[in-house]
Amino acid sequence: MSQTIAADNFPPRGHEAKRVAIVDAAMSVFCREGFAGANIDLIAAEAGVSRQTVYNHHGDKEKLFVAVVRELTERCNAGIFATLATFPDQPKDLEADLVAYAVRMNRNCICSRDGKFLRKLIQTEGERYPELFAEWRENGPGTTLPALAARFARLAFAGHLAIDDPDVTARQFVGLINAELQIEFMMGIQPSQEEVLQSATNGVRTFLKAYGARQPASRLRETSLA
Amino acid sequence: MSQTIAADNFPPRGHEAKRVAIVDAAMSVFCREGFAGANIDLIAAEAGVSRQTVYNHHGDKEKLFVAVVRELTERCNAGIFATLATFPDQPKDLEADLVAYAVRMNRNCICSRDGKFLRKLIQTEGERYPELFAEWRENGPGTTLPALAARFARLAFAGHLAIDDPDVTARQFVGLINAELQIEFMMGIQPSQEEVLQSATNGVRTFLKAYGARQPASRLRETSLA
DNA sequence: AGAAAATTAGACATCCTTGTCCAAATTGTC
DNA sequence: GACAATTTGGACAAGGATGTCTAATTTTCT
Repeated sequence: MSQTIAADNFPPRGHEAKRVAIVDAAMSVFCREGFAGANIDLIAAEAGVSRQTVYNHHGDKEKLFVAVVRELTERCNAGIFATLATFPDQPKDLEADLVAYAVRMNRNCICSRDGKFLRKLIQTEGERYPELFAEWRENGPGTTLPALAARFARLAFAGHLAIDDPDVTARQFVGLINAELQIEFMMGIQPSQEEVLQSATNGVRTFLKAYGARQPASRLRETSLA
Repeated sequence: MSQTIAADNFPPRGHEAKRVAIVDAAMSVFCREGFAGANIDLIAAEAGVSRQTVYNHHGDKEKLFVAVVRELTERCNAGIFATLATFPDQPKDLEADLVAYAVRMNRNCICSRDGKFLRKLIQTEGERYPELFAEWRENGPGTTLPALAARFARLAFAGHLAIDDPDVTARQFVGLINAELQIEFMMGIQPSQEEVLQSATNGVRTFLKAYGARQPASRLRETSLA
């Protein structure tokens, strides 16, 4: 009755761009300064917006913070699942394929700007907002790790791996490919491409020493039939 | 000339206890609230001391923060080296000994109160005080990881392990035994004893699948002589 | 062009925090 | 018991931040 066909949402429209700009700026500032240290004036300035506009869009510093976390969680989960879709289910060269996958995972999800921000926010404010991050925990690692575990189970079923517990395997895979990046993660530093590749290569190599099938494995299922 | 023989330092004495109480309280508050969110009044109250006393001992919020980090770094490094001294250089049962060592490492150094606090402080304020944490990085992982690597090299030399690069091995060992505690670490939660043991057990098992010497290894050196 | 909605800049009240000062009380030492 | 050092509580100034309000301006849609 009031508007044409409703492009996206009912009340405002195009200047949704400002909303995003505010959330983006808030991300950056909250992560740099922490919740208490973050300054709304600074966020407004960094978003290229007046302070009042920040209050118009999100009513409150705390509400703004929640919006930031939700947005980050969404983006990161989307990235993780997109990357998970590229898991090598039918590997040609298992080691090379897993390394490439590990690098994608790290680059797109963990070392990305969003990944770094989400990690930092969880680290700094996780204890203060348990319900908020419980949501992340459920939709994040609680969903993606089992999904990764399922991929490993499939590889094992196809005879490429010899594993016991797929969930343990998935967690150890992540632990191994990130083994050399722990300090950077703690300090909030973005590892270089070389570091990511190096850590992934070493990690996958060790992973396969532990879990690689002893047979060439490419057609183990047929062999068992013969 | 002024005092007897000087028990420890020249100016004050016994009420050094208050200094420690203040630093302890400051640790707790800084970690809970972050630097910006930490409140000197709260620190004073938690230390059972008046605010003025806090300012008498350490002149400044920032100086107090530095004192906290130094103290934490010292304590944690002491703990790590003490634990490193218990590394199983002549293992009877390699798997059991490594698991026990991993559990000690985690319990005493990483999941301890001090370890948790230091980790949190590095995570939250590491970017803001690079020089302060550069010191930690050097004396912490920069010193302890090579020391751990040396122990693994020794195990390999004695025929208990088959490894290529001891430094990589050491980092992967740490990554594996902590693989299942990552989320707890990020959230600042203290893992339970069972979780620590579980993660260590699974981690060591995988570690040995990858790096365990193929021979029984207990007397490989003699064998090679024969 | 004209109307409605959103944005802006600035002033403003309020609250909180840091850090200082000081006089009185407490503590510890000889 | 007396003296020196330390601690205490409270008052205090200065600064900074949040969140509100308002009038003017800009943007957007029809």
